[in-house]
Amino acid sequence: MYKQFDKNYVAVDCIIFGFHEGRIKLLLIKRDFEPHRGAWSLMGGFVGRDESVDKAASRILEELTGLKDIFLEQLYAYGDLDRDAAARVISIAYYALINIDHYEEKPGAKWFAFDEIPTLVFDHNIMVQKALRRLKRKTIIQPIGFELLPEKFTLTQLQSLYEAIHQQSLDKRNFRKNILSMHVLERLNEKDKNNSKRGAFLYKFDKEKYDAMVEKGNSFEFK
Amino acid sequence: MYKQFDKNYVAVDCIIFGFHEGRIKLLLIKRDFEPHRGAWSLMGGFVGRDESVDKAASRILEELTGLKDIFLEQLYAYGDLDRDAAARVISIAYYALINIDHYEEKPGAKWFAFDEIPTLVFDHNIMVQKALRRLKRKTIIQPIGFELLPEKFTLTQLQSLYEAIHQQSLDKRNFRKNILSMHVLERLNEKDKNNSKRGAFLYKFDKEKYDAMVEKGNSFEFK
DNA sequence: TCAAAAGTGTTCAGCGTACACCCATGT
DNA sequence: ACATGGGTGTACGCTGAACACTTTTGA
Repeated sequence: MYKQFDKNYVAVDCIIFGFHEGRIKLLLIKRDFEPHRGAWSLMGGFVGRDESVDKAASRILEELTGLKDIFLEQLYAYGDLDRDAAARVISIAYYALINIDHYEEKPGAKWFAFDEIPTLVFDHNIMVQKALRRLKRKTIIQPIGFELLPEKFTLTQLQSLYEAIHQQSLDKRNFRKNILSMHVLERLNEKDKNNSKRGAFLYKFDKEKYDAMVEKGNSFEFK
Repeated sequence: MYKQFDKNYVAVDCIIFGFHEGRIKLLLIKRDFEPHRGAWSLMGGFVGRDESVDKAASRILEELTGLKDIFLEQLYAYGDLDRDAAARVISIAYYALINIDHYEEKPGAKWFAFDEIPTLVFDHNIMVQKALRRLKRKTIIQPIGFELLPEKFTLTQLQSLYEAIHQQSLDKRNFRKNILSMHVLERLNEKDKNNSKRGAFLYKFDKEKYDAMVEKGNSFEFK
């Protein structure tokens, strides 16, 4: 069936976001194969005949980061004829949010802050721009930003994350009022003294509270 | 190059929206080929080796509707292994907004209102649900709803469109205040007397005004 | 005691929302 | 004259946004 139709190479490319020292970062690899050997690139790979596209994306992500079960969402399918120099390849881009502390250095891979991103192969820079726009939009209406933080974090860290994503500084009081009024955080009886003598309370995201909030018809909306 | 990797069938499916008599409608076809001959389905087709995915989508849309240059946007790529009963097919879904008056009846195709949509083949019902959510979201922040209306329309028609898309009734005064305050409509010196004796002013969407508004840093936001 | 980050309330303006009546015209 | 859809303004409450000082504690 369908024998009269063409088949195509289908690839997956992953935009991998992290957060470190107040900046959003991107994990890139140096290609060690042709074409464009030695150029910086997103992590990618081909979709096999016997794996779903989602599965291919998580496989590729795991190959690079060693991490499983992390936030991974489809971004967009890129299908122009000449987007890959070597052959006609349709690429389905995914973006992932990882806790940078869990990542173990891999040879050939490197984290780049946004203002340091080099020219990437093919249409990868375009993918990155789209992923960033998606991240900005999504973090406003869904609590996915937490994926980029350690499990326990301070409100200052959280604010710094939102400031980095949206590239604007926020008022501390308004930020706290806003996020706390959603009742999706649990304050722990633990303080982080790394950044101050006084110490800041640690919080964690409480998925049950979030689900309860959504159930009640309220919505996460960051402003 | 890439010879060691698998190729896959890649298809495109189109969710085609229209608006008629106060209701959002969907254009579906009765399949005249296996598998599932005779079942209702989205319009679809395979992506050829020598056409871009976007091009395939507009080709397929034109095959069914005869229409070119209409609003067509990628929705999502569906890549589960068993989504098509006959073979492993990755499908990239697109949604289109058409002015239903421009459409000429095709054999085998039929418009369905949302509460009349039959069970469709494969994962097409899921695609439709996603397309509807996208349409709801997009029409709030971008002036794409106009694609579903004739070039000239009354404010009552426009309100009826938004009510249909968002499945809620709106206050007439607030609606008009809101849409007119964006300054993206041009009022014509022409009235539509089809629905009232008094006649209602016709308007058209003014892309230049819209671009100017965006340029000024304001944003289309319907509430 | 001082430096550095943590934590905390109030005020105001603008906007979203609710709401009801007159107008124009064809039959 | 009357029925039908077209068109218009105001008042109020809520929420987003601006804004500064005290607390804690290690060095």
